[in-house]
Amino acid sequence: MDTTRDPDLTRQRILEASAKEIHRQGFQAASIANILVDTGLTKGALYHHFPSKKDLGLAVVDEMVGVRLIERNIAPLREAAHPVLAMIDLIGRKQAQDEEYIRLGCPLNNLMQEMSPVDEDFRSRLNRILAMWQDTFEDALRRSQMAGEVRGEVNCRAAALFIVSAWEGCTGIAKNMQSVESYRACMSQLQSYVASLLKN
Amino acid sequence: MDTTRDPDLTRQRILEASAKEIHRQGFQAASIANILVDTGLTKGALYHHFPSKKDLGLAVVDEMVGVRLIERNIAPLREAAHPVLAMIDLIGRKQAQDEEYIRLGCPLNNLMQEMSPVDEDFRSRLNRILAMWQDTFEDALRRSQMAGEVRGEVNCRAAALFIVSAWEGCTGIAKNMQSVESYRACMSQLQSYVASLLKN
DNA sequence: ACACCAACATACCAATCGGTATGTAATGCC
DNA sequence: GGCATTACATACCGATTGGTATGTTGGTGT
Repeated sequence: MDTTRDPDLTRQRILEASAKEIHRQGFQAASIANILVDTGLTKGALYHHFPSKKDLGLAVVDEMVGVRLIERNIAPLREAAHPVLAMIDLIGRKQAQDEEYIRLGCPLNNLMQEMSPVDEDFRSRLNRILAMWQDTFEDALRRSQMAGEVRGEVNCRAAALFIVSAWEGCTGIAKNMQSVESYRACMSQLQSYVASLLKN
Repeated sequence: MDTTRDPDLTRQRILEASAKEIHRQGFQAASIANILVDTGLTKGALYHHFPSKKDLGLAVVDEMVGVRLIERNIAPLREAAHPVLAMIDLIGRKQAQDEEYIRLGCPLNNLMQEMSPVDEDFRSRLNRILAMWQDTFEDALRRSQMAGEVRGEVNCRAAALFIVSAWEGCTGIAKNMQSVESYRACMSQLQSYVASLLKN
């Protein structure tokens, strides 16, 4: 039998299947049984790699949700020459998001809304990611402000908080409306708001 | 025994207990057993008034979540003399929201995020409420625009969509941060955005 | 080659879930 | 005042849940 064992890959497959299931059903409604069917594994395998469903969920938060958000929405701004212009460009690019993603919503936002009030461990980890995102926006605004691109009276920290909030708000509302059009219209308004922070 | 029967009151008590439980746990995680303990009733009573948990949830959406949102966030704008000023005032008043409400988030937004992708009946009813809210904002903007208070180039429909989205985004983010301060800062930014739609 | 441990598979368990069938008491109608 | 119907209470059920105890097999160091 060519049953090669690769524990790291197995763990990764579990994480990916879990991320998908959690994205679709939410964490609490996510079924371990579904994840097992999807991966073709058994309970023995899963509980060998993760001590409990909660630990699995926290690993998904850190290693999937967090990592993906960093590489998609944080990294592009880190070393941009004109940070705020890069933000506007980034928001514009998001309007090409595919329909299923809009229907299911932002994984970070979904988990925050579901888990924050009921589990402190989830909340603190999700908050770490959220804070990182807000800090990146704040830093981008501040750098552009020092470069004279953003108006001096702008409160960078508050604006960054608002941008993150409005961003997640747009995805959340579009998710309910199941409307790509609404999503684009809303993100376009957000884009205008950010542009309004620029001089002239 | 003074066991007076009042079916309407009983039904209302079930709805109120259910709204509370759903607000705390979400719909799917909401426990019928908890609702029964809270009301002091039994399964027979609950399933006499509501054929299923889902029907109970839908009734909570229509009769509790929807009604409360209308009287708190829609009615104050309907016949305001200066609609946009009333909006700014309304947003300002929300900053006095108590801590528990911020921790648990907006019931409408919570249910949208949880239920929209997994149940079409919930989604359509929640969407009705959401559309009513957006329409009210749009109408307020348009009326103020015709009165010459709002700038002519403002796209009222898109702006209304953005305001609703940002509003729910603020409550959602503040819920995760568990921070009254962040909530106020965020809503204050939203207030500034709405003010920026005014002339001068 | 043998031992040992990690990497799985199988079988089972208690608890909780929403839902139902049945019983009983209060209320409104004639 | 009997009688039907509404308004509940009690007891029970199958399904699903996350979790565990116990096996079995593959890789690895010596």
